[in-house]
Order: sequence, then structure tokens, then C-alpha cells
Amino acid sequence: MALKYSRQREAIKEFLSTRKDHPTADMVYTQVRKEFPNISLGTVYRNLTLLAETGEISRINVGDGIDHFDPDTSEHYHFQCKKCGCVQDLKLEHTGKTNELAAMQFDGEIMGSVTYFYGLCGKCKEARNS
Amino acid sequence: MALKYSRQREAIKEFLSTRKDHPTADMVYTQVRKEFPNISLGTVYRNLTLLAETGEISRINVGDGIDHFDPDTSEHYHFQCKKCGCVQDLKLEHTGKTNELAAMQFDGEIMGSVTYFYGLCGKCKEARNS
DNA sequence: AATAAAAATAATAATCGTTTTTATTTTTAA
DNA sequence: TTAAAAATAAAAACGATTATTATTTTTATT
Repeated sequence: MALKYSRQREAIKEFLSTRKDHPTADMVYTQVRKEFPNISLGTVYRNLTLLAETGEISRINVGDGIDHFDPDTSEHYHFQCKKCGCVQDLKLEHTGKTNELAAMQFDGEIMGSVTYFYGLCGKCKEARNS
Repeated sequence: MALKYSRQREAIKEFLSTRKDHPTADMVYTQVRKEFPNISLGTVYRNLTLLAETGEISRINVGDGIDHFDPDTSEHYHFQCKKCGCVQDLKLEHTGKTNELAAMQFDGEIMGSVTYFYGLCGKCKEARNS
């Protein structure tokens, strides 16, 4: 094993485990800096990548060009609000059948797929109708 | 109408219409520059955005952090090879049912969704098995 | 406990895709 | 033909992320 303990990595993982809002690297940085004022943004990025590689967290893409991170590594869908940018989990069972479907008529090898949803979150929808 | 004709925009659209490989802005720039040696990268970006907004082309995200562009604006799925990065169309009918499904148990408004596939393309799969 | 190699860090610069700015040139309607 | 509106080229700026480097931590071994 070539992975050594680090207080910073633990703090990052600990912070993330408390969040359901799918923070970006910068949001993690801002928060963890309260406990480690000298932590570097590079350290945050490196550890988030490390944690994602070992499968302890997952990196998610919702099409805004910024990586978000999720302590819940089970397969599930995400939604991003086009107005406020918030990212939420969707209560929709992940089918997984899509991979097999796509394998038809394809000469390569499908390893996986990504699906995300977008629209207006509850709050922004409410705000618009008032 | 606030959209004026431009030779550059026509050249960009014309070039894109000949391609099935989903070029990036930079690929468009490199090619169109053969006809317009002084065209600026900013002009390419602005016109691709303009064409995507008017629905003449579509902007696609395959999770590599780079926007690709497609002259085919019909809804269909894309695949990207993790090895060589090529982007291909998938012959898989777009269901569209997913939006409705997601609307269940959600207090906001789902406007749409994006799905893309990844893995090894035919060539890279072949190369690996030899 | 002392040591030394391996890994992690902070600080910073660099990179990459993309957007913005600005002064100039094209387009187009009058 | 003229003048306003939009488009352009060139360049700087931007934001997210990665790479570099010298220093500090961790950890296995004396």
C-alpha cells in the first residue's frame, strides 16, 4: 500500500460525509480551511481525486463544467437547477439496462454511462410562480 | 432579427455539416482557418454558441470537459472512447421516458436530461486484443 | 527513540478550454 | 451613401484544474 495517512485527507472525507449538496472542490476547500487554515487548494484537488480513485467518494458531472463530489457512492441520479446551480439526488431507481441496450449494434465495448437531469429546483420553481 | 450574415459563421456551419466525428471548437478553428487564415478562436466559439442557440447545431457533453459539436440536432446518444477520445453516435433509440419518470417524487421541474456512454471504440478494442 | 525513504504538503506557477474586451471592419436597413 | 448594429481579429482575462518544487509528515526499520 502506497497511501499514507494525512490529517487533511481525513478532514476532507469527514466534511464531505456530512454533505448532501454535492460540493465542488472549491466548496470543500473553503470549508476545510476553517479547520486547516493553511491547506492548499492543490491538496484538496489531489485528495478528492485520490478518494474518488479508491472508491471512497464519487466524482459527478452534471454538465456545468465543474466537478462535484458525493459521499454516497451508490449508483443514483443527479439533478442540477439551471437557475441556482444546486445539485440534488433524484429518487429514481438506476436501471443499468441502458448499457446492454447500447451494446447492440456497436463494435466497441461499452463500459458505462452517465445520466443527469436539469431544470428548476423546488425553490426556484416556487420563486418563479410568485 | 438581430443576427447578421457572416462569411465566417457560414464556413463554420458548412464545415461542421460535413462531419460525423463531433469536433471540438479547436478542431473547427484548425479546419476553418484553412479557408480564413485570420479567423479568431473567439469568433469560432461565439458562432458555435450562436448556432447552438438557434438550434442549427447542437452542443454535446461527453464528460471530458470539452464541448463537442454536432450538425445532427435530432435527439440521439453519444459514446466516447476512454482510450482515443473519439466521439461516435450510438444506434439506440432515444426513449425520452426518463424525464417523466424523474418527475415523480420531485418538487421541482425537470426540463431535460443528458445521457452519454463511454468505453472502448471498435479500433481500440481491436488493438487491445492483439 | 533515531533514522531514512516514501509520500503528502503548501505555495505557486502553469495549463487548458472558454469568455470578455476593445478597437476596427462588415453587414444591412434607410 | 450613410450610419447604426452586429461581427470581427487580436489579445487579455477567466475559472477550474494540474504540475512543479522545496519542505514537512508519515511510517517502516533500525
